[in-house]
Amino acid sequence: MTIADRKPVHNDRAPEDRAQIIREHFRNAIIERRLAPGTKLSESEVGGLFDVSRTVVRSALQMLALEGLVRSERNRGAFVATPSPEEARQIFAARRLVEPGMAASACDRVEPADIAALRRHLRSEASLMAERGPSARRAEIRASGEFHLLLASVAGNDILYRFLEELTARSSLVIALYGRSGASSCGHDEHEGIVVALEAGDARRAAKLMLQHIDHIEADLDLRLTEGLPLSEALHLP
Amino acid sequence: MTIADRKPVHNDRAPEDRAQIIREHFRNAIIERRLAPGTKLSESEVGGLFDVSRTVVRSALQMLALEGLVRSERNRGAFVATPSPEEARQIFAARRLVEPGMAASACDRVEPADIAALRRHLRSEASLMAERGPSARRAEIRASGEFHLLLASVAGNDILYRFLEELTARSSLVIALYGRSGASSCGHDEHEGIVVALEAGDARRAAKLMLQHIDHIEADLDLRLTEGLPLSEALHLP
DNA sequence: ACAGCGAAGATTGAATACAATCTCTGCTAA
DNA sequence: TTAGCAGAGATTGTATTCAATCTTCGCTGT
Repeated sequence: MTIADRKPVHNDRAPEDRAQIIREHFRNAIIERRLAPGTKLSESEVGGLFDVSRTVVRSALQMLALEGLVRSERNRGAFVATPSPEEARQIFAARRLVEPGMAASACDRVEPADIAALRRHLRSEASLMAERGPSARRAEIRASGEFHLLLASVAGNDILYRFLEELTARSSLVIALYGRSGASSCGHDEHEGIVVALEAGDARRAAKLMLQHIDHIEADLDLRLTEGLPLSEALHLP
Repeated sequence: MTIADRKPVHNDRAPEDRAQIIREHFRNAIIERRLAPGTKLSESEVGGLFDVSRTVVRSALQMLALEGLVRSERNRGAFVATPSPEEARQIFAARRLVEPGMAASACDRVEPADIAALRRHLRSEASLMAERGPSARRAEIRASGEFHLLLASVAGNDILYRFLEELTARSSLVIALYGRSGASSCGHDEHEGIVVALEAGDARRAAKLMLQHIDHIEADLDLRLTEGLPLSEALHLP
């Protein structure tokens, strides 16, 4: 695809931080839905896969658990998280609270180079949408989330960036579980609208569009499922 | 003090989670400023103190590092974080973005029992302010942050609650480093105003008061210091 | 046939052992 | 005197070992 995609999993960081590297591998796998919610992550197995001891794996899994991508149960192991509908609602409520303001803040600080980067990203998203095949779909899902992170980096607040990293990753899980449509095509046009507002320096409009965008993503979910039904109803028994 | 303070460090949780317990001890120590920014946290020493192996300590320190309360440098150890002025600005920018909306959200969901709990907390803050001595000061600092967490719990969003836990704790560090005044007396009246707005169901006003409150806290900081001065200027050499 | 129990195997939790890196002290030499 | 270096000690990073818990499978008895 475009030049912007030349990004090896870990690039500029020292070859140390092995736990961090494992963490990012899992992050990516979860975001791109190569790992289904609920998948068991055995310490020995992961350790064998990356050729490290369980010590390092545990460290990575703990980080993932703290960002909500992994649920770890004592003496039972770690699993890819399966957010409940309530959790899903909270994730999007948090995004509604944070992202519009962040978009507005980005609007105040945006520079031509940022606009260029954002447009590059939009083109990358568009070309992925045109492609066929599951690999392109995965890349598209990921790119869609990365747009929001790109915006966060324009806003220039590392703390919010980290928080949004967590929220977008967890959103991926939520969409995998409760998404209704193709779940990916939904956002691209709206992303473009936001960039336009940014370029025009219209913070108010950028915030409004971002809010709508998040609403649209959430509207595509079906959060009624598995709401803790009384089981009799869940099974459609007469 | 009041009844609301009967809260042993770890209460209802199972006696397991020893790393978690250590983490909370440190959280509290840092929030109450019994541990100064920059303090070295040696794994062996902490392990000896809590009578656990370094394995458990490392786990606790990793959690603290992820929430930004501890900075850990490879092969050098872990230290109580010393937020830079820039980091401080970002922390408060994040709070300005999140807390007003959260206060409004709390306004929509607040129930009489919540108001009662909030008022109980206000009384507790007031009585701490009346007391003398460093121990009361520490408790006051902590209570001041807990007000914001109480509000977050009324809003009913666990994810935001966690985020705010991190932000208030890091704010404590920032105030310890850059606080100008007594740093504690500042907030109480404003807390009360927010509760009044909540009780009146005036979300708009609650949000506005919260924003002002955060501005006031930040205004009490002196973030000009140690901005990476050229050292010659920092030392006042002629 | 099936519920209940128990031991074997597997998996995680924690402590210890070993390796790698850093820090600090004291020496040497310019 | 001081810069530079070498080595001992201390500290962290990782692997390995041991203990605790859970899961599974098969057995027994009703």
